Amino acid sequence: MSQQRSAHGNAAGPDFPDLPEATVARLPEYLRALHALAEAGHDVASSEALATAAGVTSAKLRKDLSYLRSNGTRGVGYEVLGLIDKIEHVLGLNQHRPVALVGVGNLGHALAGYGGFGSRGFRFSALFDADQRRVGERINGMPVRHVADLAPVIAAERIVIAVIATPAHAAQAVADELVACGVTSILNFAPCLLSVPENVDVRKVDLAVELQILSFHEHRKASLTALPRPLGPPARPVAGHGLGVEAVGS
Amino acid sequence: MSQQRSAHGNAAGPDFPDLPEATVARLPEYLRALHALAEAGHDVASSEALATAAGVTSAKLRKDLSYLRSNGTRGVGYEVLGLIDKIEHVLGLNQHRPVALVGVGNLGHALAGYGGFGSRGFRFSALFDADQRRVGERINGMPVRHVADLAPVIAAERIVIAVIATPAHAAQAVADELVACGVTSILNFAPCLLSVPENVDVRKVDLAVELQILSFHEHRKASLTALPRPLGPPARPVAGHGLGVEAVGS
DNA sequence: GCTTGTGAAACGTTTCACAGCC
DNA sequence: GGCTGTGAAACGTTTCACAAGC
Repeated sequence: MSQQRSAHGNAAGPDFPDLPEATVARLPEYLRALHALAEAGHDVASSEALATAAGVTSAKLRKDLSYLRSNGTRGVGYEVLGLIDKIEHVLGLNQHRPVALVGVGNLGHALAGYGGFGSRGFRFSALFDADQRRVGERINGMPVRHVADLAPVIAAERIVIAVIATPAHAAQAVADELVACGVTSILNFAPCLLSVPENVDVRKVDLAVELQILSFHEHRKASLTALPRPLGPPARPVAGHGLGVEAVGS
Repeated sequence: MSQQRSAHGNAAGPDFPDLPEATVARLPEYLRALHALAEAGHDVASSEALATAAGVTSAKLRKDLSYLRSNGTRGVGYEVLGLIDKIEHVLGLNQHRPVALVGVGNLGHALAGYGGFGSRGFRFSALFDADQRRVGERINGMPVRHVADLAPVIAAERIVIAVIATPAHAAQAVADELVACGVTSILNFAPCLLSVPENVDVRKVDLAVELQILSFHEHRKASLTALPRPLGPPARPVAGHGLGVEAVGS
């Protein structure tokens, strides 16, 4: 993230609204919610309905969609399929993007084996590991290659997005090599900071960080309630429609 | 979280500064950076050094730390070990928190097998799956139990934080059950919205969402380089840290 | 009627810049 | 001299509230 937002006053292509980062981060949720609504047979959805399905407020949703040159109809709502198309287009998902995965250990193996990406715009099209014993193994029919082959494969497949799932100590070297091969977006699962040129976007996912944030909130909740642990059930709005609390994403 | 932060009447326990959410989200990074510095033999670090190690600006770091009733010394910097202690305390990491994991499929299996949490304040202390064929399997020495046993185990181990790594269609039911057992923080890897009572915190990690956000930036970068440069200031408003490789393929 | 689209206000976060202290 | 701590300004995001339109 954190690309320079070059000065452009709206010079971006006809296609290209200059979206606030917070909006960009929510579009994928809207997309998921829209697909769910489409599957449930809705062909139109109000901002209220869509917002509920996506876990945001309707005002926020409308404001977000307004940046895409909105196409809702007043008094009615948004056409579900049309909106799916528009968001997929804005996110650049129409071309199923090939993604490289480096590090086929515990986590990497699981990511490579997960089948759910195809429907969401991606496919892993190259797997790499530094461990010769893993090379040649097939995951979901795809062979694991040695990291030494990174450059030719990434060039051949025209890959620009890569996932790093190596141990932390290897991540920076891998990132350097990926960048040298032309990769410009990296999703980093290694618990370390990556230093990359400023035209490269990096997003980081760290499970321990997420748990630590939850831990803070636990800690706070515990310190707010007088009793450490009520024995009986205090008041549980469990079944039914508690308004969902949605924590902030990374 | 979007819930009313009940007018924080609590005089904030002696322990408890009322931190901005953005700050809370960064504390884990500071912690990681501090551990790295400690390991490298530093016992004091300036805000500049620490900020660099954590990937933020020094002003932001100082402001964040100031919420913790800062303990840096002017002209010198922050005492590394002391700061580690303080942040761990604020995050509630002193007690190694037990965490439950539900769903030992592809991803869940990888999470359970990852050994890196112990050093960061957590341990998985109960694994569950709905598939009888998985029950009894041991991962890292821990047995996989059937979800039917959720309630007694979670009560016995006093678990309040859980990770959901089930398929999306099962996630809500699992969440409901966890909440009924007293869990108040959930980390959700299933690509769906969870509806929970408002005293429960949910954080969501969705790999496809991360890739879609990167895809947007790819798309934007591509459309910017493809377009003729609009008239205006010369090229490349680059700035910042010249660190890193400066390679662009193609 | 009902729902979108949007200025304007409110809020939260980051950055600036420097006073205060070692 | 160097570095922290922090008000105040700048910026970004969310919420409000209502006019515009179906």
